[in-house]
Amino acid sequence: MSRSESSRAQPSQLVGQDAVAVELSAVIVSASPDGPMVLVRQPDAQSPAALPFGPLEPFHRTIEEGLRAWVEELTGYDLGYVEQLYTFGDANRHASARARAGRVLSIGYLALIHEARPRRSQNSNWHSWYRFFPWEDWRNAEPAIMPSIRESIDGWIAEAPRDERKSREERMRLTFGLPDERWNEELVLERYELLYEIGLVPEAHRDGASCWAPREAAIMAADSLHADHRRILATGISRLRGKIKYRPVVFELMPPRFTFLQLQRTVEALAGVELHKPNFRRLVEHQGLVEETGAVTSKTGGRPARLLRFRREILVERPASGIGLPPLRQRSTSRR
Amino acid sequence: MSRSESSRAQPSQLVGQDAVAVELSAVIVSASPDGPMVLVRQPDAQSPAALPFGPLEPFHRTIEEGLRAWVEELTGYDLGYVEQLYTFGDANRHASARARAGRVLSIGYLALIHEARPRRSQNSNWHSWYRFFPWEDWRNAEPAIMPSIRESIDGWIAEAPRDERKSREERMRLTFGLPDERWNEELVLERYELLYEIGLVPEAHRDGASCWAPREAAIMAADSLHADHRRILATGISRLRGKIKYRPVVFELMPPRFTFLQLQRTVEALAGVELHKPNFRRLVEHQGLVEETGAVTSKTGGRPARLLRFRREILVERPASGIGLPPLRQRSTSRR
DNA sequence: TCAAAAGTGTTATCCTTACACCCATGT
DNA sequence: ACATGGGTGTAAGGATAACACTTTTGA
Repeated sequence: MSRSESSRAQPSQLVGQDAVAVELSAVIVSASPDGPMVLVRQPDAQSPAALPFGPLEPFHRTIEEGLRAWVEELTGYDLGYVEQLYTFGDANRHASARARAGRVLSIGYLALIHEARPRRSQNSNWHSWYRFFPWEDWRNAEPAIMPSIRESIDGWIAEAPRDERKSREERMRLTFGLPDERWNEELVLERYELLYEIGLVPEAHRDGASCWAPREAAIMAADSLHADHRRILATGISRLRGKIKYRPVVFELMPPRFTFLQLQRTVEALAGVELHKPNFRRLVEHQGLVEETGAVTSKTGGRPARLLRFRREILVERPASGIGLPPLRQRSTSRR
Repeated sequence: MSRSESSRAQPSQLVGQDAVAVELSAVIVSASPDGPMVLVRQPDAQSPAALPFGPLEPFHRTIEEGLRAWVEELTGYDLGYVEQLYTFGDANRHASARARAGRVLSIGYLALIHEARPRRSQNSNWHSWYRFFPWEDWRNAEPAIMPSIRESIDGWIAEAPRDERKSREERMRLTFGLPDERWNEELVLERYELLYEIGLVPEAHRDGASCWAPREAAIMAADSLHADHRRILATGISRLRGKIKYRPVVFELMPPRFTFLQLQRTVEALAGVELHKPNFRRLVEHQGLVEETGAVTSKTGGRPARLLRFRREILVERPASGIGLPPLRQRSTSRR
């Protein structure tokens, strides 16, 4: 744990023109009844919250193993499913870090784990990821911050030079949608980048980006993260929301036995939208993604539910099977 | 150009425990009547063919800009569409490079360009990507190397310890398919990795991997590439084959005006499978991906064809529109 | 006239979506 | 009894995939 902090504090280790510091960061996701959870570290009250991260060391055999080693050391968790997300290295982000230490490349990973029980580290905690992206949770209704976001973006559109007006409008429509359109839950990163560019997110000002909006206009209802970790988290959410549709990854987040509704709630938590119950069950059933355990549970309230388990065989039968979100439940929102 | 070679030749520049050399490599794709082309460099007769690559330099503002700068310097091409593929850094690949210089991270990019005309560099040439992956071209019939590949893999399965037998069989079935199954054109990387692990590809022996097959068994009908560039190319092909289905990227490879059949041939070249003509046209038409220019051409042989252009508006209307391969043309192969 | 490519019509099938409704349990 | 969640039936609509067939050119 100490190694992480020290090697960041002494960037002078890095010498030579081509030297690049490589940081590994992990979006570690689990599902709980409260929603989609992400593991966040805060070593002490002064430092900002951050994803678990650490430098790539020469003794790491592979990048992924380096990541697993860091996460195990920092948080005590042994990762299961892991996939690489993206390598971030724009010099215009991380402005301060770059001035100190040259370029920092950060390789983001997505990891899924079954249980969100706390481990030995006192510094790691699970938070709903909507704490960092409150505008991404459309499960019950339009999120409360949406009107103010829309208003700010409208201002940014209105103040555009004549020729740029239309492209800004289109960008708003594509990412945040128009009142009549379906919310596209996959565009988490695109929405974050729009907010960043406009300056509605405090880290844009921290990084010294030139923004349209003043620092005071930033959305303070959403927590920020160290360096570009909120961007990395957005990338992870986007990837996961996309992937559940064509690969059976949700089950990496489920306990060994679960009911249809638990599965549905997990998918809804990840996607941030509500689904149509009868069609959801049939879809999952029909795809051969689950099988009955024979057991039932009556802890769910109402009629007892059958307990299911994931059919691991599907991974070799049809690895491209996923869950497919379209069947939306009717929602009573302010829009439309 | 010289900078690239020199900084690789003098890895001693890199000092310090954390120092990591970062290499940018590009899979640059274009489409020609002869098939899908990739740009490959061969500085001199002795050195192996390689994708265009160069180190990430401190003065590059972003990783992508660094890549564009290198490609422009090495090949004279100005890249259009560019996307990051993956960051490769396993220490077990690149064995020799690592011994000399510590870890080499290589960030792979995919770039698409319209015309495959030669540029100023004498060292860069366009090659059909099937020169490196002959088993990936199923357009006319089962590729000629397939029987021998199947035979080798069967041997590897047969010699497996009892408990591993089944998982090897499943892996073979998933990647290369069984006689009765549809060929899954997206699994380019998975197939390459299987061949690498078994040792059917010469670079596995070069890298010092411990392989089942002897060096002599390697498939010599397919050309190898510098370092892990064949793996990077496989990643690029996989990504592109997947992406044409849900995003209108093919048009990045098309000239301003084209006929339905030209478009179909390009998609077929990329996907390595043949498509059903009438259904393909309707699909493309129906999705609103193209519009008529009003002009026709009679250079195609047979009845003159209407010339189409890409409807750029679709990018903002429905950015998730793609081409969708399923409609296969009946093929007369050796396999069912 | 024939080959080659362009282009149209039609149908069976499957999947998605929406709507309506019944079932079993705890309080 | 009624609220809560579990669970089934079905029919409309759209997209896909397969088949058969016509049109227009150049050699």
